[in-house]
Amino acid sequence: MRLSQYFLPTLKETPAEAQIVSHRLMLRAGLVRQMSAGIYAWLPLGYRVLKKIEQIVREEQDASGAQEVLMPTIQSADLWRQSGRYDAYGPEMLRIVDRHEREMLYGPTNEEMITTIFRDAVKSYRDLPRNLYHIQWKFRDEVRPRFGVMRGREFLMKDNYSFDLDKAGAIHSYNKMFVAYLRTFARMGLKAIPMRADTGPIGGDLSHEFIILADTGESAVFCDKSLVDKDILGRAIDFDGDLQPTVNEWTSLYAATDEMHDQARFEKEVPADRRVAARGIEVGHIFYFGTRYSKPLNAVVAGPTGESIAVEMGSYGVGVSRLMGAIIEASHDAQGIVWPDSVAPFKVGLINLKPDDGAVTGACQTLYAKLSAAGVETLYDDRDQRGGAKFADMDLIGLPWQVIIGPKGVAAGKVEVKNRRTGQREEMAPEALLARFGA
RNA sequence: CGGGGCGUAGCUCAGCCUGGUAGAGCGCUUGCCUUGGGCGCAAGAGGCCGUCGGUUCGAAUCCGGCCGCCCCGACCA
Repeated sequence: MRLSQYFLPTLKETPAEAQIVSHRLMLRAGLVRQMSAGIYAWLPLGYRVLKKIEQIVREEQDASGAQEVLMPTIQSADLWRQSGRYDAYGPEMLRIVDRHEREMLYGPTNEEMITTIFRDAVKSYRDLPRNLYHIQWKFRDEVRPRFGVMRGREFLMKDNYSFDLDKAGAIHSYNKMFVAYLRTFARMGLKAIPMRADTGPIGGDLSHEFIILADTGESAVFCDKSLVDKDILGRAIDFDGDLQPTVNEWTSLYAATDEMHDQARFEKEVPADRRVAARGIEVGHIFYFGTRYSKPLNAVVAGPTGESIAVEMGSYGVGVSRLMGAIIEASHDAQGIVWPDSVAPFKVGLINLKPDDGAVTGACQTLYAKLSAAGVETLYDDRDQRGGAKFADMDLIGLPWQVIIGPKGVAAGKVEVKNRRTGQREEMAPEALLARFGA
C-alpha cells in the first residue's frame, strides 16, 4: 500500500478524551475514531489489525474442533424470558422496540439463542459433543464506558458454546478451550495467565479468566513467575487426547485476581523470588455451567437407553476488539505502538527519504514491487514529506520492520533495516533484504 | 448510578471572573527553501463560540433547561 493513497489520519497531539496509553495511541495512529461514548469506527489500519486478531482466534478455534456459525446481533425478548434473564439483566441490555411493537434487544451474549438453535436440531446423544462459536458484535450499555476499545459498549467478541452428554465430556470441552486460549494469546505475543474466576451471573462451578500482564492493567493480579515463563506453542497438542495434564500444569500454580487473592496462601505456595504482583487485563473467560441453560430452555437429548438428558454446557469468550487495546498496553514505547508480528497491520514500512530523487524513488519502487509480489505486506511511505515526519509516523504506527532508503544508501548500493522493537539498524544490499523477508 | 469537570478552528488550548460580535500553537492551502528524526521564511483558507431560552441597548462571556463528552467511585468481556 502506498501511504500517499492510504486513509491514515495520524495525530501529532493527543486528543483530550483519551487517558490511557492504548486509547491515545489508537487515536493518534489512526486506527479508530470514537463515534459515541464507547462506540468506535475502525479505520483501515485498525481494521486490518482487528481482522488479524480475529483470524488467529478463528484458526485456534477451528484447530480445537469448534465450528463457526454467525448469529444475529438483534434478538427477541421472548428468548430471554425463557431463561429468566430478560428481567435479570438490567439496564446494561439495550432494549429495542420494532415497528410492530415487538420487544427486541441488541445481544450482549448468545447463550439463549445458541441453546435454542441446538435444541431444535439435536435430539440424540449420538450427535454430541458439539462446540459452536461465532465472532460477532455485541452491545452492553455500560454505565461508564472507558479505556477506549477496552471497555466499549459495542465490542467484537468470539463466544462459543459446548454441548456434551455428561460432565466428564463437558470438562474435556472446557479443557480444549483452556488450551486453545493459551495458544491463541501466545500467538498474539501475549503472556496470558489463566486465573480461577468468580462465575458471576452466568453461573456454574468452574471458570477461568485469562489475564494478560500490563502495567496499566485494570486490576491487580498475583501469580507464580513460572506461569509467565511457560511456553505452549512449542508443544504438539492433541485435542482429542487427554488434555487434563496440560491444564493441571497451568492450574496447579498460584494465580489469582484481586478479588480471589489470598495473601497467606500466596506466600506459602510461591517462593519469594517467584512471586509476581502485577496489573492485568482480562482478555478471555471460560465457564462450565452444566445445565444452567439447557434445563430452562429444554435442551435435552435421548440417551442410549431412551431417557431424556439435559445437555451439559459451557461457554467461552474472547474480547476480540478489547485485545487490540490490550496488545498495545502490553507492547508500546514512548514513540508509539510496537506490534507483535502476528497482528501487525503491515510487516514492513518502506520509507522513501527523498521522493524527488529518481534513483532513490526507483530503488524504492523496485523493492516495493518485489516485496509485494512475494506477499510481504508493505506500507510504502512515498509521501512528499520530510524524513523526520516519516520516521515519527512509522514509529507511531509500529510496523515491526522499517526499511529506509535515502540518497547515501542508494549511492552505496545499500538499504537500511530497522527493527521497531529493538531499534537495531542494519545496512544491507537490497537482495539481502529481500532474502531476509523471504522475497 | 453517586461525586466532579469540560464543550471556542481539523487537533491542543487561551479568551469568560470584570459583557462591546474571536485568538495562539500545531495541522491544512500556495510559493520559496530544505531533504536522515515532526526544518525555515512568506502569504492564505478555516469558527452561527454544543443547543434552546432568559437577562441586557449589546452575550463566547451572566442566569436556567437540554444534549454531548471526560475523570473518580460502584459495576463489567
